[in-house]
Amino acid sequence: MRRDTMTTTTHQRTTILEVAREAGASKTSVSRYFSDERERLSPSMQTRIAAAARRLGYRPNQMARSLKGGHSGLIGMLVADIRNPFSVAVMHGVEQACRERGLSLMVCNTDNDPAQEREHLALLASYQVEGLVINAAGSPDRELQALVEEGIPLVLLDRELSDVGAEVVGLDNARAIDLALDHLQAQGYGDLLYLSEPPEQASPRQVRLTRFLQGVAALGLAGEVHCQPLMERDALQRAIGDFLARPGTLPRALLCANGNATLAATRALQALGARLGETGLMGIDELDWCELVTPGITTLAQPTAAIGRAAVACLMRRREADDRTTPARRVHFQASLIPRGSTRG
Amino acid sequence: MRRDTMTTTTHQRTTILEVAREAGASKTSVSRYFSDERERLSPSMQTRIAAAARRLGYRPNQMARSLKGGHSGLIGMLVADIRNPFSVAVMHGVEQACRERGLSLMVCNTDNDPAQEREHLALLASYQVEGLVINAAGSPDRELQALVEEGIPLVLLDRELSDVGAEVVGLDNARAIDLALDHLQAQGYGDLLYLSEPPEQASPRQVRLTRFLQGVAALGLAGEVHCQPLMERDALQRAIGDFLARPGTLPRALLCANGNATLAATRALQALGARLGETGLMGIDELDWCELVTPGITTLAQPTAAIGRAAVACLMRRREADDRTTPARRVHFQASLIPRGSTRG
DNA sequence: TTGTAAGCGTTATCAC
DNA sequence: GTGATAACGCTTACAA
Repeated sequence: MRRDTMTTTTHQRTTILEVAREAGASKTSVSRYFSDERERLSPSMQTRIAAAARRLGYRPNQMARSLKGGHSGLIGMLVADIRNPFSVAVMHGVEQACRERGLSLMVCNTDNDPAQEREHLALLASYQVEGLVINAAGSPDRELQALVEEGIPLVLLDRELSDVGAEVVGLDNARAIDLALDHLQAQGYGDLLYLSEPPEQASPRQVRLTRFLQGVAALGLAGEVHCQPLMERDALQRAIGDFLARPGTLPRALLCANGNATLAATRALQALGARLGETGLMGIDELDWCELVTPGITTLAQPTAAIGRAAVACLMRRREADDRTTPARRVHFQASLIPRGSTRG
Repeated sequence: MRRDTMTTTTHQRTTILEVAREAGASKTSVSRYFSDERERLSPSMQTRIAAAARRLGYRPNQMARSLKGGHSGLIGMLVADIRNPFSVAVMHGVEQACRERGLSLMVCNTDNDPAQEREHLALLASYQVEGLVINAAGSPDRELQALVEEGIPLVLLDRELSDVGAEVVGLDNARAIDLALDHLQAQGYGDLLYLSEPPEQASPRQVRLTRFLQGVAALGLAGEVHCQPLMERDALQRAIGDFLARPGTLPRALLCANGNATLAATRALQALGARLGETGLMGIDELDWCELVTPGITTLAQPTAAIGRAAVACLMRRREADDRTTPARRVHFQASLIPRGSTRG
């Protein structure tokens, strides 16, 4: 049972018992030392334990810890599309907030697949996560409701779900659209095409689309909507082509519902040989390259880091006052306009 | 102890014991059912357990499971920069490979900070990960060596570390640079500037840089290198400006060591009013927007998904034959050229 | 085929 | 201050 000092040997992971022996103390004392109850230990005991632990390279086993105390120190996050830079940026905020609180983050990507979403949800639950940040792909209302009933705090990111009593953190979509429309009108565009992926499942898409239609009417603009999966490049290009070829003299502009739409639209416009600016282009979500595509693409930037941090903050608040009676709130952030050449007619 | 059916009640998570009672079976049988030893159970027993589990919404507690059996079902991944699309793409591959094997992935982002890297490493270890995919930021050789000695399989992604006997999965950097130089020469560029972040820590950066210098000499091209943190936009722009303003008649081109460098270089070239193609531009790493910046930026694409999957495959191979004597191997993938207008003089 | 019982490494509850 | 000791939910010999 003696530890071997040869380099090639496989060392078992050190346990609390070995540290206790090495320090001439009991498991309890060592446990106390590592559970931030050091004050209760005598200085000499503290020193001995510290030395022993260091010598043995001891690290408490989180699995055992969570099994006993119910504290896994784990926050789960469900991301609908990890390859979306917006999601990653928010995740980065979540991550920072977790680290500041000594929590670890377990991220699962659902690739926008409801089946994977369900599985990952069950998985995270089985790892006893202490909170869940969810960017929903489908509508796993039942599963989420079950988790809520088990007392796991939940925060919905961006997309909200009707049936679940959880907080929602995200953009103030209505005001973002208003901002966009005001800008486009101010720049002289009078005929708009709104580009979005099908809005069935994702609530912000619905809100944005509805608001677009309302806003266009209110401002006296011509407005039209095109919804379709962005993968279908040809269809998209045709739709945009038709829009641009239509009779009429009002300056035309495209408004893209998110970063992916902006990417697809830019591709299509280039293929059609349109000149940006002359044909207006504006997108929600700021991306690295928006400034690089001549003459620069106007965007509405979301405060991604703040959104991520807010999500974790909600989670923690919920956990402290484990108060499931608190009405589900909405935390909305404002988008900020980054004007560029693509809306300078 | 009866479960309440009222919606507002907090249900405790169901345990194996409750399922056993409900099914009129023993814990062992239930355990067997969920450990893929169903064959050993009679059909009737299987049905009863299935029914009971379903009725109670039972899910095995992974924490407890790993505590006993040593099987956490967890793979850890350390990413140096989660906001780098290349890293995310590789991570996506890792994720898929894990899922196919019934493993969960725990991702930690180090933001290129060695201190965070050390912490995260310890953290992952404390969650008893069964394997580690590491995209190193610093040189945590000691920590990694310790993990190896504990018998945790390790794979280094992209960046390698001298002192650790672990496999390395990544691009064949030397051949990638060769490919780039051949292409640039074939397109008539005779005077090259290589752009990279400081290569101290990251081994692929060193390999690429060295090979660039060798290759340039071998091909009889004029070649120069500029290394600096990409944040310093002004310095970069000045360096590129100087390069372009130098006397000489050979067509000039920039070769960017990675996606971030390509982004920075493109920005600088636009600011300088250079015409892409006339001034050549080529980058390692394919990004969404490379086709959008007129007239398109030539890139070398890395097979990111394959790299990610290979990393997990290595891990598993290592685990099966828990054979630390196997010499550390290198798995190299080839880059593929995507020619665009930026290298069409 | 099924069940009993002994842990896995930790924390919580008592005693001293 | 400190230390036995009993859980936590599960797996795994070993019996039956």
